[in-house]
Amino acid sequence: MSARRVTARHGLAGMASSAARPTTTLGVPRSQHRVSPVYSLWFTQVVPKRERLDVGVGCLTPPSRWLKEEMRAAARQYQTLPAGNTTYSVSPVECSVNSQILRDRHLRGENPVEPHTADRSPGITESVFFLLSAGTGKLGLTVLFVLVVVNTKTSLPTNPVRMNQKAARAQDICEELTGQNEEDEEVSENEESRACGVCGDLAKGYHFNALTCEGCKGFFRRAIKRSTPLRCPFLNKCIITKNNRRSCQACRFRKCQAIGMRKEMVMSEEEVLERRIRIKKKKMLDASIQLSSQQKETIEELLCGHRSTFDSAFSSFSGFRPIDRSVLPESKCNQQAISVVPLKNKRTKRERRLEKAVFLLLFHT
Amino acid sequence: MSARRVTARHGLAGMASSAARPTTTLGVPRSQHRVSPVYSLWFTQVVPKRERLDVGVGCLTPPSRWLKEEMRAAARQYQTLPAGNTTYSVSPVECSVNSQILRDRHLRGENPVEPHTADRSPGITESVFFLLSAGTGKLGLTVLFVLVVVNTKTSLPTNPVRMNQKAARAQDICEELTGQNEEDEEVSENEESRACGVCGDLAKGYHFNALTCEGCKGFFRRAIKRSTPLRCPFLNKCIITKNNRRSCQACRFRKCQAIGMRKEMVMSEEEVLERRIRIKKKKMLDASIQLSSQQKETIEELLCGHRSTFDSAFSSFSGFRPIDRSVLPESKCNQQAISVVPLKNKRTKRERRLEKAVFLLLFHT
DNA sequence: ATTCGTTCAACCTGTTCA
DNA sequence: TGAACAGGTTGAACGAAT
Ligand SMILES: [Zn+2]
Ligand SMILES: [Zn+2]
Ligand SMILES: [Zn+2]
Ligand SMILES: [Zn+2]
Repeated sequence: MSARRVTARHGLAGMASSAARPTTTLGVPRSQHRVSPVYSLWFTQVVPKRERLDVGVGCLTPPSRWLKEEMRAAARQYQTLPAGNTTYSVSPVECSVNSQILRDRHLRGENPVEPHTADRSPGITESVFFLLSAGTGKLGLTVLFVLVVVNTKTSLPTNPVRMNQKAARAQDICEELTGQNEEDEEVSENEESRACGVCGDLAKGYHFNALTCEGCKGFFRRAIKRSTPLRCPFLNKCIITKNNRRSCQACRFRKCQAIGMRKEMVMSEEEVLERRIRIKKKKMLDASIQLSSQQKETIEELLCGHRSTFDSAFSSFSGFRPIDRSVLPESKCNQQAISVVPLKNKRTKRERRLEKAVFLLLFHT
Repeated sequence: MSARRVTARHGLAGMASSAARPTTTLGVPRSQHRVSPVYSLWFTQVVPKRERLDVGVGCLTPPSRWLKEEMRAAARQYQTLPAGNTTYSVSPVECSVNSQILRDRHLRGENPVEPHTADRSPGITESVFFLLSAGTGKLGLTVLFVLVVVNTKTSLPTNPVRMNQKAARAQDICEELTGQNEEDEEVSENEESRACGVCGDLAKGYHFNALTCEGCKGFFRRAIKRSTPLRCPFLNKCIITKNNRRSCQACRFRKCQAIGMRKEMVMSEEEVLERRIRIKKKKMLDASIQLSSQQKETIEELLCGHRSTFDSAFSSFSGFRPIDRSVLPESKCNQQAISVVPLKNKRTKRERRLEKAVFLLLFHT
């Protein structure tokens, strides 16, 4: 389903007719179009007493060079239209463009933004405003338009697409624009719960109260610790993705806060210091315990060795592990068997715990 | 996606008649819709002579789990309606909400964060966007929707519903949307007596003198054992819920004490040690009983082996046990056989426990 | 049936270092 | 900067005692 068909469905015949500009400002306050550019938006508006309709495209964000050219070209087209033709201004930018042009460009993969730079540079993200249709009636005009975020090809898979899914009508257009929607849908549905809220990368869990990847976790902590104010080198509107997240600390940090990461949950300097000390102490204690238990073991081994000198079959002990003593009679051979436990360089947690328990029982009672 | 499954509803008589309202009250919040606890907002945009009516549910931000469920439930209501109608998308925040109030909130930084993390943090809000109706006709299109900002999980049972009910025009729809509410209330009344006094989670019984969940039980014990003083990283006013209880130990512990959990009922270190020893001894006893039965087996084996020495068909003995005892001198038979038991890399729980018991038996008696 | 303590995999801190 | 690591915390499931 294309924009054109949407238009047709409403019985709108392109730029054919033109009449007085609607008295209301399309009922849409300008500031309303200050959109978080990740999303797509459906909007409808009614204007009284109109008989004509126009289709156009506007730009919600300060346009880049290519977009400016695009729009200029479209504006030229409009100038050739019959007098009285209305151009709708839909954003801070006062010009309009035939949506078909841009859409076809998209379909042909001729989006002017060079992907390899766009991918890493969040600043060149653009949002395009498609005025899809406008209808007239006895009492007024209906305008129907959709906002689509034109990020780069590579960054489209993540956020914009997912949001576009929510716009059923806009979805048709977005699918055409991106061509990747269906795959993305599946992927995103599968990994939706594991996507970093900041950059969309794989999230392993919650960090500082938000579902984020390892990178954003570390970034947030460092950002909190160094209190240096951050500054966006672009337009302060960067869309953070996995690939460009390193390009703008300011917007990344802003996004971190926006999704709920909390500075309070980063341990303060004192807390960290306390923690470090505690861990060090613990380590020392463990070491001493291990030491004594090792000493104990050594002693046991020596004892065992002593005892085993009386054993002709002594060789059979080496290389063996403690055995299932439950089958043993309660004889003295127990201690021997225990002493044979080989020393490992690394103990498992469990082993250490066991050791500790034994230690406590041995010396603490 | 539930948000997409929004379909038209022809049978909403109430809504249909509501169409004959003055035009374009778009974005005007009405004070009577501003309901506790946080914020709710009505948008109405009505055009006379509608022919169609759509009802839907949307979300302003990536929905959290509970919000998803909420929306799914709402969407289910409409899936049975005639298909082929328009779905309206409702995002993003700054666009769909053109009210001064919300914009001001934005400027003050009080805008709701994205909810998928919100419900884990105390004091963070979520926003729900209910698109209640939208219709098109010869003359235009009607959009009717409501934004509700709710406060974290704790307020979930009540807020969205109550708020919607106050929206006079959408009341019937909202009741449909929240049809589960009555059950919920009943359920909650039924289970109120089993709610954890600290966090509201399901309580299985009394722990340390208070009705708490398993989590708070464990938390309290550990907090008592830990001598580390706790500090609230927020404002020392945290409202503990099931979802955010991990976020602030200090306030959780304070709440624990407030509802009457008593530290005296946590066993002291000595008591615990005593208990452990008591249990171990008991276990030892059991083990020794088992031991003797195994001893009997061993004896049986030995006897059997002995008897089998008279057996010309000696082969019946081999394979009975890992090693051939017949080559060993009888005096050392036991030790050898035992020490030859192969090492297992992984012990079973029972084995480990037994081992420990033996350790204790060896060293403690 | 309760309610103590115990266990341990899953989590979520900070730390390290290429 | 972030993957890999180390160590503490959590809570569902369980064992034991009463
Ligand atoms: Zn991330
Ligand atoms: Zn930026
Ligand atoms: Zn609780
Ligand atoms: Zn607190």
